[in-house]
Amino acid sequence: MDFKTLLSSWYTINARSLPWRETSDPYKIWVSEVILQQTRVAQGTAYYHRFISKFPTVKHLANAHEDDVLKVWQGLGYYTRARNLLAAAKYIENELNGRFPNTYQELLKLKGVGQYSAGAIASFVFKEPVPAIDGNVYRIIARIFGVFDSPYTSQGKAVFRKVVVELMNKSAPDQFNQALLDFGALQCVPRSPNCSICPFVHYCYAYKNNLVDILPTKAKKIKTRNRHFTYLLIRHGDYTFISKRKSKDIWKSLYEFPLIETEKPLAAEKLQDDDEWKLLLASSDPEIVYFSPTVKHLLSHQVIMARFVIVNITKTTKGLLDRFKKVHTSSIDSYTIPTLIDNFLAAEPAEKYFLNPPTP
DNA sequence: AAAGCGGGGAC
DNA sequence: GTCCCAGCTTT
Repeated sequence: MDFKTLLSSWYTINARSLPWRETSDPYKIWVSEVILQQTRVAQGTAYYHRFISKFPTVKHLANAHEDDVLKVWQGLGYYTRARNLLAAAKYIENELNGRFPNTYQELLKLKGVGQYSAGAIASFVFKEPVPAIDGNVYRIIARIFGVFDSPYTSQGKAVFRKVVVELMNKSAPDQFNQALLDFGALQCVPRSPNCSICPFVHYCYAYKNNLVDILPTKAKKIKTRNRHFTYLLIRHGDYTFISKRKSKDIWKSLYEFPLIETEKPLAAEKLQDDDEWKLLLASSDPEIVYFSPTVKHLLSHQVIMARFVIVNITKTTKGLLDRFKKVHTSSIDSYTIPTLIDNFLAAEPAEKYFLNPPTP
C-alpha cells in the first residue's frame, strides 16, 4: 500500500476529536490555527473556546478593542498573534467587505498567517490541495523517508514541501493534512515513539537505520539572555500605577507595574539609591512593606529574575504621573498582564500587602 | 539565514 | 535541566 492509503487507514481509527473539527466556519478554523501556532492542543483548547465565545464572528472581532482581545489571550504567550488576528479581522471586514479569503494565496495576505496556517485553512475548509507542514510533518517525513535537510532553513523546507506534495492525496487534502498532524501528535512523537505499532515500521528509514532519535535534524540551541527586573507595586490609597509596554521587546502591549531593569540584581539595600527609584518615589514618602524573594521566570530565550517590591506612598509624584496610569488597585484584574506578574498577584504576599492590605 | 517572540508539559 | 509544541515576522 502507498503512503496516503496507509495513513488514511491509521487515521480512520485514530483521528482525534477536536472542537475546531466540528465546524466548517473558516473564521473558527483560522482562530484555532493561530492559537495552535507553537502551542499544544491541550494548552490551546480552553483559549479557543473562550476566544470564540467572546468573538463569535470575524465581525465581532473586527469591532473589538485590542486590549479586550489581548485579555482573552492572557497567559497563552506570543501576544503578537492576538494583535495580528485583530488586524486581519479589520482587514477582512473593511477591505474585503467581510468576505473571508478562500484561497491559499489570499489567506497568506492575512497578518499572522504563514505557509502552514494558510495551507491548513485552505485545505481544511476549502479543500484546496495544498500541504500544511508543521513540526509534526517535518518529523514524520524526515524519519520515514530519511530526509536529512533542516526544517529550520528555507532550502530544507522546500525539500520537505516537495516530498509532501508528491505524497498527498489531492482528492482529500483536508483528511490527508489532518491525518499527518494526528499521526505526528499521537504516533510519530518526538521522543521514544512506539514504533512496534507503527503502520510504517517496515519501510521507515529512521527505524531501519536506528535514526529515530536523530531525525529530524535538530535546531541549533538558542542562547538565553538574563535580565533582572524589579517591579514596584505602589499603594497610594486605593490606587496603584501601571503602564503599557510599547517597545519591541517581550510582552508588547501588555500592562505592567513600574519596572526597574538593571544589568545585575538590584540589592534591597541599594534600591533607594537607584536613579529610577528616586525619579519615581523620592518625594512620595515611600514605605517599603514587602520585598519578595527572586522569582525566576523562563521564556524561550530569556531568563527573567524578578523581584516585587510593595511600597506605600502618601504623596504622588510628577515622575509617576507623567509616565504611568493611575488606576484602582482592584481593577488590575481587567488589564492584560504577563504571567510573571499574574503569578505574583495570585500568591499570598500580594494578597496580604497589596490587594487587601490592613487598613490603618 | 538568523534572531526574536511565551508559556507549559513531558521526560 | 532539555526538548518542542497545528509558526510567523523582522532584521
